[in-house]
Amino acid sequence: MSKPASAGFRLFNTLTRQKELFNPIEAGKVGMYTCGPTIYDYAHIGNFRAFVFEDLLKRWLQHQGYSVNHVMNLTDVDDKTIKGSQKQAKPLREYTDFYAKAFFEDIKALNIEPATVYPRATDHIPEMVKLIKTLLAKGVAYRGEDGSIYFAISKFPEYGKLSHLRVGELKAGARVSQDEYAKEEAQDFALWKTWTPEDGDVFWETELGKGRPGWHIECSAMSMRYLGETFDIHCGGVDNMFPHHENEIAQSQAATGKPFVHYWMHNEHLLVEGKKMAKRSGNFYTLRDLLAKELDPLAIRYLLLSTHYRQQFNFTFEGLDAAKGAIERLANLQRRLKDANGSGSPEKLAEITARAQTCFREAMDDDLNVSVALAALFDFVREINNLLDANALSKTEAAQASAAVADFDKVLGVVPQSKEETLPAEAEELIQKREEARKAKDWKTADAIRQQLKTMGITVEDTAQGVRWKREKA
RNA sequence: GCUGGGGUGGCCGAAUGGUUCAGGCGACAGCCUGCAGAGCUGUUAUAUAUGGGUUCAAUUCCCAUCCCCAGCUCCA
Repeated sequence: MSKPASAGFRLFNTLTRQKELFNPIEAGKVGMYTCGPTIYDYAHIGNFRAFVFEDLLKRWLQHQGYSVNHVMNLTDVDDKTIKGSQKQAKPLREYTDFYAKAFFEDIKALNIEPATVYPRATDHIPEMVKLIKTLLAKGVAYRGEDGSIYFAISKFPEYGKLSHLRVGELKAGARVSQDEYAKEEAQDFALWKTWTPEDGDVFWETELGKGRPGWHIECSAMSMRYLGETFDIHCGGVDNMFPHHENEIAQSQAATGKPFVHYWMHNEHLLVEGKKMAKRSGNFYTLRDLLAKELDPLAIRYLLLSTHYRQQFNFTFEGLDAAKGAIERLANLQRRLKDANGSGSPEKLAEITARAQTCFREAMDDDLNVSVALAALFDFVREINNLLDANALSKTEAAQASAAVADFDKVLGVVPQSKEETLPAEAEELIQKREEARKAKDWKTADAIRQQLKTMGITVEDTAQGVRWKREKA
């Protein structure tokens, strides 16, 4: 294992509210847990902002040589999944499988690299039961009057440390009241929910009784199972900070007596056309909604990526257009580089490449400052285009420049890949015919053929190196 | 109510106590091209919510005001 060049990676740790130098527990390796989707519906673009941010983080770590063990849970049992499955009269598993599959299709479209493992809550009931038993044995959990098991936050003095909320100052919410009678303290949260008729056939017979796990316990149980009792990074949306992550810390540390997570990272929400995005308020878009509008998934990725993750940002269709233009600029450069065959300027190329790489790395090392990293990339693009205009890149150098762009894109994942696709024979023929017409300076015929190709979804461009074509997205 | 984030050019979005405040998108013009496309150059751009204060110097620090957004029990 080569020494990761991560000596400078600093990330903002919610726990300390400061940028800190990242130091892994084990050299060269990172254990990372990210709160995944609740698979009761299609995920929306707000969900994907979190997943794209986490993907960027992981790619950056990997780019520095780390081997990343990435765990993303799938929540497949809670009130909403139970209700949803009952509504469709399907077994819980069949119901959640459907949305799990959709989720995997979505992240693939967004060029999100798969996690190492996607544990599902319902596959880890024994781990949760074991953890709850430990908490009961330690006296930090208790059985309420309704038979459910609760965590006693009064037994965990550090409660509130992550979110900086003081328990006594929480807003008196109406939602607390309904099962308040069963708990000793209003803020105690359920570890194990005893079965009620509304749960139908969703229950597990365990040593804790007939019931199902609470939401928070799954993340503690599964992260410990796959990453150990203490691991490096835990990510999630800001909304999860309290109470979910706070509860995870309480459960985990109360059980093990060890620190749970070294670095907590939270991404801000996005707004859609200036308004908060939420599943219930109906102003949300799933990825599928956007793809149905023929929008480019990589442009969506670019847009979600291009604003710093701790910054709230406004998702607009105008922004999507801009993103589309930006990634096309990158793709165009890559296509141009393929045809280059100029005189060569090795020193110049080495200089601008090194500068771009340094700027890019320093920006990303600074808590993933992707805006500055992108600026470095686009400066590079302009300089390479300048060299191409001067016909000053040899074939080899063009390949090097192209490899440099590809290397940046290993982190960003936004450059459309020019597929080595072939044209139908019919189109090849037309292009040939047009070339003949152009040679004969028969512009009328040439333009007519170009128009004809366009209706076939093929755009031709005449360059100094000959004719070039690209497929337009239908 | 309590806590926190933010208001930068037509739009999106960086950065900074001090040479002209990144980058992308858009629009317009020029170059190139048979035309177009791509690309380059220039313009739009003497843009930092408002009013005070500190300072030799503030967009950056402080105070006040206005506006936007979020969290406060299961929503990324």
